Amino acid sequence: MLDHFFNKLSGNITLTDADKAVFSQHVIVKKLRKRQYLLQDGEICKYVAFVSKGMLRSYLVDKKNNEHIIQFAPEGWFISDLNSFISEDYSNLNIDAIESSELVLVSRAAHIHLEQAVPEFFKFNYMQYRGAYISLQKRINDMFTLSTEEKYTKLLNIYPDIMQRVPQHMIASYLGLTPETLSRVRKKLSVKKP
Amino acid sequence: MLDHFFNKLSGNITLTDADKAVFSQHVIVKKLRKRQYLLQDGEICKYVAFVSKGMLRSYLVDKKNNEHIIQFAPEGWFISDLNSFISEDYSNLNIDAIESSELVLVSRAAHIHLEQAVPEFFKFNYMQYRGAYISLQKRINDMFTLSTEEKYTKLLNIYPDIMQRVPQHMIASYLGLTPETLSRVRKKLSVKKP
DNA sequence: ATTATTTCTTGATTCACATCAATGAATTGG
DNA sequence: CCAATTCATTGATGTGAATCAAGAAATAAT
Repeated sequence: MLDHFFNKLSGNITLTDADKAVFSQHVIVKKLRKRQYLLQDGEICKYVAFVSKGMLRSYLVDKKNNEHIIQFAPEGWFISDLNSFISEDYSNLNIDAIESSELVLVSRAAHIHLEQAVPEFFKFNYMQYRGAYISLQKRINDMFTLSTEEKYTKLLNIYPDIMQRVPQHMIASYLGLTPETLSRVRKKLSVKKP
Repeated sequence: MLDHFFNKLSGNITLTDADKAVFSQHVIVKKLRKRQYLLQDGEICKYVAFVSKGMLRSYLVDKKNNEHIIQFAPEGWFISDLNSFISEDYSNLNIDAIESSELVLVSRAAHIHLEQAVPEFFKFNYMQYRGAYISLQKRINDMFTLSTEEKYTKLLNIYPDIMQRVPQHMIASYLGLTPETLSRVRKKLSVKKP
């Protein structure tokens, strides 16, 4: 059940069997069906979730009731509202399953415990945070410098796998566009390229 | 010379005098005058800079030669292109001084050394990265959900100090607006509020 | 001081994208 | 398998911000 989770960790750190046993005792395996929430706006985020199967998304809802997708998390990715998770503030994010999914959940208490009990996990998180920061930095760079068309094609190139599994209006939402606009961008590209 | 730097670190971790001595041997103190670059597009980012006096900014230049400010860093802040610093890739960022400034520079080699020699520094960076990630997350949230007017007033509320020291067209640049648009937003607000 | 440079404001016009509206295609669920 | 949602496309219209242009105000330099 935890194989994918341990594989992920092993990509960056080395875990002993004893370490794995400690993890097993402190994490929770959970299934989510399509559309089911992991976190809902107004709650405190209780978990960092590792996706071992399926796909989740996190998104905001603005005053006009438009959804803005912040992150897609297919198998092998983590998803959470880290701010809410760490500071125990109310979240303004929603996290739900785009496909029926399987998760490994780490609660706040478990997270703290595991970082102490397994120093390598602390190191892993160090790298995760650093990497996540760099990724967001790049996303902001793209938001500022790329045209709508370029943003879309770049997304297709970097995450072709994800883009194929996700409905188009969610891609639009991730890019900060309306579905109509994305549809028009795609049409324009299809005339250009092939 | 390093007082501000040590104060900053001491906000989150505890440093012994021995630790401080190690730092002193591995960091570089540098002055920058107004407009002087710390990092220029196309170079590899060699340092993480702590600003002990003055203010720096990082910014991108897009194809149309428009500048987009990513970060302001007044005294007490760090600034760098972390991606370039870590992976030793060419940077597409510029970092320069908005005011004449004093810096404490940590090179890549020093950074690695210091994290090993001073475990508390590793912990400090863990928290820095985590905090930086959360901040960027919030910035993206605001980009998606707030109106231009709201983005501006929020910025004024959170960083009144910085906003007073920085020319208006740079605030516009940070917000992803033209100076003209920001000027009009301000006019509208001045009619509304007072 | 006075010239030069940078910064800010205001107006007229253009443009990219949102919004509104309707229809067709594709999934999903009973 | 068929009804019901969900999803994607297309057209007409509206809007917020960019662009272009010019002048005023403020800072800096000689």
